[in-house]
Amino acid sequence: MNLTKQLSAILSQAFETAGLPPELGQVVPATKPEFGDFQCNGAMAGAKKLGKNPREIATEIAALVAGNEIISKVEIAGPGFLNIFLTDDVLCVRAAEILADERAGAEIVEHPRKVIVDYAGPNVAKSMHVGHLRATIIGDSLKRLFRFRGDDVLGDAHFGDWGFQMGLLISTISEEMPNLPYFDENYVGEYPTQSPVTLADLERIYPSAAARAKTDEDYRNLARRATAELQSGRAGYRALWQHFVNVSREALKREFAALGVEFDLWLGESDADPLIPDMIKDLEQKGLLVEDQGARVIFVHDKMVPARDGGERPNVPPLLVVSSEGSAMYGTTDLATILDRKRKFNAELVLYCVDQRQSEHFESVFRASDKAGYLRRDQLEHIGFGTMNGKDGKPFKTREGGVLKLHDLIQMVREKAAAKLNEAGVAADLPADERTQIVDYVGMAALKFADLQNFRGTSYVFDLDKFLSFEGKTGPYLLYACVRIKAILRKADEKGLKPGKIQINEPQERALVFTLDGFENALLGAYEKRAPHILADHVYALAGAFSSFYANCPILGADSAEVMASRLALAVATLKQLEKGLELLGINVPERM
RNA sequence: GGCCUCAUAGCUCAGCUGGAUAGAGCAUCCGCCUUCUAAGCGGACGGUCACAGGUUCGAAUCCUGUUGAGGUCGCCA
Repeated sequence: MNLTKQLSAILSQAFETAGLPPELGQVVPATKPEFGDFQCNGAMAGAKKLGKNPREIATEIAALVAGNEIISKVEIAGPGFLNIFLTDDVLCVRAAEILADERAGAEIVEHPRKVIVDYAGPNVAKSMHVGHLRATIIGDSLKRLFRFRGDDVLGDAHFGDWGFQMGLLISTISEEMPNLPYFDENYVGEYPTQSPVTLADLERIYPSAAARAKTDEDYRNLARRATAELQSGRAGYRALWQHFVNVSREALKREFAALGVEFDLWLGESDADPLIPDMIKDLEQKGLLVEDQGARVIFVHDKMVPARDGGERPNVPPLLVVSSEGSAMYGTTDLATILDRKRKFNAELVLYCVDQRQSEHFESVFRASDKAGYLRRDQLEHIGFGTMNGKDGKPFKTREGGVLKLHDLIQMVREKAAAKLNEAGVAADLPADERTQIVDYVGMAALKFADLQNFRGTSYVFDLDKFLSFEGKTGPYLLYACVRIKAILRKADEKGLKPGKIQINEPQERALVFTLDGFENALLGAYEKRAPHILADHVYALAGAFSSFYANCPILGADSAEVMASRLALAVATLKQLEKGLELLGINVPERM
């Protein structure tokens, strides 16, 4: 058990003995070294509630815990802070525990839940761009984190393969290539297995069609009709659509592979489509569907608020279930997907890792789901995040003002990482394939860590030079720390040296153990807040604590065999936790660099 | 106009279920490589936590207001 929990249990017991609420015994790592290892502020909180003198309470608690074997000293400071100092012995015991633990000191949830992480959100006909990067990196990290904590997790790409965009593609292709069999309603044979369009074609067609639909009403109606016909099962449209899906999915899988991301499920919006007719009947029966402005909607607001035009509008927009054209909207598929996830996977919690700007939409969907009795509002969470901005503070664009493709971004990162390696003359004598892998790992570490060290809710500035500066709080720094440990372990192995009993002699050793113990707290925070940056911060702190230890405490050159064995053990425990933490951030570590 | 988010060091950001002298990284400056990878370590400099009130023994954190920035407001997703 980590030290925070051990100590909190001891303090809680003391508060209870003193006739106070046990939860006041919660301790937190001390803010400063002179305040001890942990501090407990419960005496002041208790004093407030009970109208007693906080210092008196603190004195009583201090007396109750003073004899405990893991506590070396308790001090009362200021208005009633309890500053607690631990014995070196308990730190050594805890370090040995972490060393022996496959989970590097992390605990597991008591009640595992079935969790679905919906992330990345790639679309048909669109290669991924920088906007997908955060959704992918953050979602992937959360998936790993939840799974590591013990939940039963499925990651779903939630492929954008349905809706109006498909109608746009179909109608444009029907104009460009009207003679294809897909458009002949009387066609009865097999449709060609070869796609009539490439991904490049789709990528060209989609943006221009979308732009045209905004201004050209006739065209817009054409595309809407095509959407409705596709959804109602017109065979030729379905066959053509299948080509769009196949062509797009293959390309996307390659891109995800470059990011080291894999999905357990590759379900799309189309997979929820078969559920829609029955769902609509169900919603009708429940009296939730309301005719409004030619469409059918579910109202989910709880009050009316003033509108821009001087009138009134709902504080939360209604969910549009059936458009005036009779088509399913994205909210319709989102709702049906919830139903699908409940029925097929018994989902208890669904995390939607999607851009913050869609928060209002999700609020509508979640409320509708709750009203319909599908999944409760508290089982659905929108994990929103900010945008990746350029140095001008606006969403990242290329010099030409276009959107940077993810593929190009990764290419840029790799080139720059390779250049850095060359510059530093690092890994020059390693085999070419290992070098390539190091470049890849370093680049990905730089990119992912730069993203994950920021709280997901805020936007951040994309600055590749900074990410790859290889100095300070960066991915490469973390890899470097790991690789230095690996080099030592290799040497120790060659010499037949083995890790031994952990002892604490130097302050850096103590600090390192203390940091190792913080892993569980960091994981818990990251898990509960769905915030990988808390874990990223811990990993960085650990690498820092190790670097400090490394600089001050020779391992293989230690003064005695016992100290050497102890330090070797600390190095092994550190590496294990570093690699585990990085793995949860989706970052791979090379053997050397 | 409504709703949501945000405002912390020169820059990029943590900290926000109230706790002690507000932390990192970068940048600037000063030390440290005949010793396990110096992509490192140690130190210095740097803040009216946007502003004004309020609650409290105690506020960057909670409440109200003001200013400023961004997002969003049904038939695209």
